[in-house]
Amino acid sequence: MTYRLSSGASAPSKPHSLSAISAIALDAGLVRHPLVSPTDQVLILRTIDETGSAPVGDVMATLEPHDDPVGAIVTLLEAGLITVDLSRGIFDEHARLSRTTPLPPDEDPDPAAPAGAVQPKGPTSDGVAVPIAPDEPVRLDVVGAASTPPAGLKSVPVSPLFPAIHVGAGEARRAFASCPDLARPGVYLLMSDTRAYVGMGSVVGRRVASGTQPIEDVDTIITITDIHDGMDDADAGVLERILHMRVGAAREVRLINGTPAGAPVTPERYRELNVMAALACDALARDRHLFVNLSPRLALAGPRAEKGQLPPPRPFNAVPEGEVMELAFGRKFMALAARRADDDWLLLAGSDIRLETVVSANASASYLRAAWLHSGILELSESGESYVLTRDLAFRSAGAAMHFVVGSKGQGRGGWRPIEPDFDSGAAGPVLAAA
DNA sequence: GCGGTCAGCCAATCTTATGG
DNA sequence: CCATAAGATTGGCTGACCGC
Repeated sequence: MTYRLSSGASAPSKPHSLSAISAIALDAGLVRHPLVSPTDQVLILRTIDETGSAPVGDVMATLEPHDDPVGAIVTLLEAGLITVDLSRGIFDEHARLSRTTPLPPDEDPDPAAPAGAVQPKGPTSDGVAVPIAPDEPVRLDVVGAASTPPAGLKSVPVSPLFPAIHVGAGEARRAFASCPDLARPGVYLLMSDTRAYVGMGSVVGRRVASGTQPIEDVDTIITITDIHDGMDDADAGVLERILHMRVGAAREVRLINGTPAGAPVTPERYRELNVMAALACDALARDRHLFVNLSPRLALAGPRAEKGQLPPPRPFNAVPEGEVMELAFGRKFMALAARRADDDWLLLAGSDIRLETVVSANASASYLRAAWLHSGILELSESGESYVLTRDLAFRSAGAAMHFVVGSKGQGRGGWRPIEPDFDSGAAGPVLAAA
């Protein structure tokens, strides 16, 4: 449904100025216009298809709570998808709308329904189709949904998220608020010649239009949303951090903002969001906005870790630079870190990492588990009771390293303590040598 | 009862997002 | 653009729980 601030009398940013998307254009069968979201278009056509033609008033009711339902209808008229019967000489709520091109017989809305069966009624005010008969399944009209495979075959589900990317000039930033497809959680990039800012918004179009991000001379604005609006705010936060990492690793522009917090995320969801990010990065590379100096393979794969997290591999058996500290937790787990400076701690390969994070832990504790499992930096231990680090990892403070290891703000057994003098004959030996 | 462990709460401080 | 709200980060503290 069109976001209520995007149009109508209360719209804060009229007139719409993003010409690239405010022109009435047909793209893959969809009208591209601020007044008509894909959902609006399908709702209008479905209402008409129920009886072959429908009065303007019925279609308006279907679109509730659209701020300018007549504007949406007129847009489809101007795009040539529907026609209106003006034989009475006036366009009002009784004027009947019909398709310009009638549906062929095999595209009947419900050809499988037996004669006389009750047809699903129109959508309710919240846009969800509900059947009249209680035992009738709800029909979900998904763009591009595959047909049911024949017996003996099965379709394998693919990652559910698919990026929609909008690009505009810096001067057009206010027009992003008018784009109905951007009235949802998403990620944005503000780019100048040499710098970039990566952010997220619950309503990403509005965030882009009204935000005051600390970057000057923005010449290109890019937004990335899910084409089916399948991301929530937490997903957008995770995607923001993934993109921040990818842009930073490409070293083509200087990032204005520091690493975003991300959000708590399961390894499975991280994987889906990273697949989405990969598709987005590939598209941005092909359209020559970013990642143009990377090979297509690298643009798709992305880096293993964020900039500065992964130091060069430590030679086998080499004792790390700095004072080595140990952290015991959970009765039988232990992590080791080398303090190279107060703001430079190296968590050593072989360290135990608790499987779970507590609710009060920061987002990074969960995010980094998912991200590093994804890239193979974390592995499940042989016992399956903890993760084990396979590479040294850099943290900016002792607290940050401990927070990640323990998955909570708990202090453990006194926090990091200097390692026992005879560590090389004890349990610490294999840990130090593990890298 | 005592001490160790740890989740969760709080406050200070800093950063970022949001609304007018 | 500016003022303010909201969120993140960090360190300190509290109290529940458990084993001895």
